[in-house]
Amino acid sequence: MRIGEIAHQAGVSTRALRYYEEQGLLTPERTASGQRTYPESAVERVRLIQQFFTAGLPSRTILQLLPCVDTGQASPKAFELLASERNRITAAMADLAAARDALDRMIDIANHPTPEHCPALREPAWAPYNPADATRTAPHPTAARDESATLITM
Amino acid sequence: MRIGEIAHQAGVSTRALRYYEEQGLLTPERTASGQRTYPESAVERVRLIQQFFTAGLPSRTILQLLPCVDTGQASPKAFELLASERNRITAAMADLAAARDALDRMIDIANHPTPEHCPALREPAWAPYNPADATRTAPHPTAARDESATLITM
DNA sequence: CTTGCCCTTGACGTCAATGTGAGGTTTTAC
DNA sequence: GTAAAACCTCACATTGACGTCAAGGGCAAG
Repeated sequence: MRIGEIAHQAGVSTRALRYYEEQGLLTPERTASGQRTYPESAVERVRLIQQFFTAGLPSRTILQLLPCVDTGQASPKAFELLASERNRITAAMADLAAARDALDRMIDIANHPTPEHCPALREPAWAPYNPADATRTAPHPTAARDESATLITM
Repeated sequence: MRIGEIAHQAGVSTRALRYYEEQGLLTPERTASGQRTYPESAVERVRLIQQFFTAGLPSRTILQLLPCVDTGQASPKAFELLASERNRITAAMADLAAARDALDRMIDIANHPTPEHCPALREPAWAPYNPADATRTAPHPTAARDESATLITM
């Protein structure tokens, strides 16, 4: 299959496929005239690559992980990478959940014309922003993200 | 409080705070000499803004949402925005979960020396990538993302 | 042979949230 | 008073996964 067909079936642009090749993620054959030829299995591979990109993995990391997909083997280094990326994703999901909760509170508030009946207003999440003060605040410990490669099961 | 103090307490750079102001997200007072002065409540506001940024909301969208945070009111348009962003986040969480599952399968496989005992190998998720074929594939319907503003409860 | 579509490489553009440095002013500490 | 630290504006640099245009070659149909 040529590049256009793969692009269509996998739902990506031909530009993206050439980019993947440039990054070493995909290595199509070439015809005598230089045109790329992909095996049927490339469609699934492209979908997997896209899934990783969507999850925020950089191409360099995906490049390190793809051999494990093929061989089913993971060197200690690759294993550490797998674990740390898994943790990154879990943390990102928690961040998303927190933001979604914030949106939910806003939706809740906006849905209730009378604040008395609004559950979200019983625990005031945000102080009103009034740029007309000049007092001080006690320092609040900003939560640091765990960057180690220990596997967090969740 | 001046910009450095806010930056420290909120855990962001002063550059970021100036950027937020440029985007209209934060409007500090100014001293006679031109230095920015923030109210105590700005720390919380910056944390909220950061939360939204982390969730992938662009500054333009945050700018539209912040008034709702302050007033507790949401115009129909703002409401639609709230709903669609909520859905975006939910979809992103699903994408992350899918990628995490893929990593989990890889971890599973790498953990089991004998494929017979590996649960992840019983449903072959990926075809082996072999760039040495030239066959055809039946088209596979790529799932389209729901872009409407209907509220998906999850 | 030519029309038309798909392919090639190359290189510059995009977008968004910052980083970074220059060059100058204000505040703070001694 | 003076020096260090923090602040100001302006403006260019970065990063990553592509988009987009340019200039040309390959290939089936009529």
